[in-house]
Amino acid sequence: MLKEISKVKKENISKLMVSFSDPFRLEIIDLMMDGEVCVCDIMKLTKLSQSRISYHIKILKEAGVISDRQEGRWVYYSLNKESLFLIKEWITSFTDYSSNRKRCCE
Amino acid sequence: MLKEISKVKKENISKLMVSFSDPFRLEIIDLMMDGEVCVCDIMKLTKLSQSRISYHIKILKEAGVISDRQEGRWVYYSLNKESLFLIKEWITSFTDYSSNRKRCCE
DNA sequence: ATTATACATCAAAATATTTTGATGTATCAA
DNA sequence: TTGATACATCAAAATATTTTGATGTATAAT
Repeated sequence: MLKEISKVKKENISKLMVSFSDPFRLEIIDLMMDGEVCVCDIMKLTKLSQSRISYHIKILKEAGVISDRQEGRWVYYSLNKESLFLIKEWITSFTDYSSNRKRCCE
Repeated sequence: MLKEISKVKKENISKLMVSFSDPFRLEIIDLMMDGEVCVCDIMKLTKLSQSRISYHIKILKEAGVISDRQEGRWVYYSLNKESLFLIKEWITSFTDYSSNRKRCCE
C-alpha cells in the first residue's frame, strides 16, 4: 500500500505522475520508445517549438523519466526504465488492494 | 507501444495521469486502499475542506479511477481497479521497450 | 574570426488548475 | 415542517503550469 511506501517515495511518485500528466510529454515519451531522440527529432515529428520541447524535456528529466547524453552539438534523450519501477509498484498495490468494506463515519 | 494504442485510449491514459498528478488526490486514493470512504471520512483524515474534497473526488470520478454508491445521505467512494489496466499496459510497454539506438537528424 | 547549428534559459503573457466561501439539493430525524 | 447532516456546485480569487519570443552558451564548420 502507498501508506507503507516512504514519504520520499510518495513525492517521487507524485513527480512522476505530474511528468506524465501532459499530453505533449506523453507524445515525447512515445517517440522515445523507438530509441534515442534529440530535440531536433522531436521538432520534426511533432511541430512543437524548440523552447517548448526543451521545457517539457526538462520536466521529464527532473522527474527521472529520461536520461541525456551529449555528442557534439547534439543531446540525445532516452527513456529511463528504472524510473518506472516505483509507479509499477504503486499500481500493483493499487490493483491488488483488498476491498474489505468499511462502514463510514462510525 | 503507445503508438499502437488507439487515440481514445491515449486520451484516457492522459486523463488518468492528470488525475494522479495531484498530491491530495494521491492521498485520497491512498485512503481508499483500505476500502470505501465517504467525503466525511476524508475530511476527518486529511483536514481538507469539504468542497475541496468534492472537487478532487469529481476529477477522480471523471477519470474513472473511483466509483460511487449512495446510501441515504452518504456517498461511498471506492477504487476502480479496472481503470488501472490501461496504465499497467502502458507502463509495461514502457519498461519493455527495446532501446535500439537510432542516429539523430539523418 | 565568423557564422551556423543545437539546445538551454529567461521573463512576460497566456492559459489551466486549485482553493475558497457561499449557496443549493437531497436525505433524514425530531 | 423545521432543522441538521452529507455532499455537490458555483463564481471569484489565488496559484501553478505552459507557451512564446528573445537571448545565451557551446560546438563545429568555413
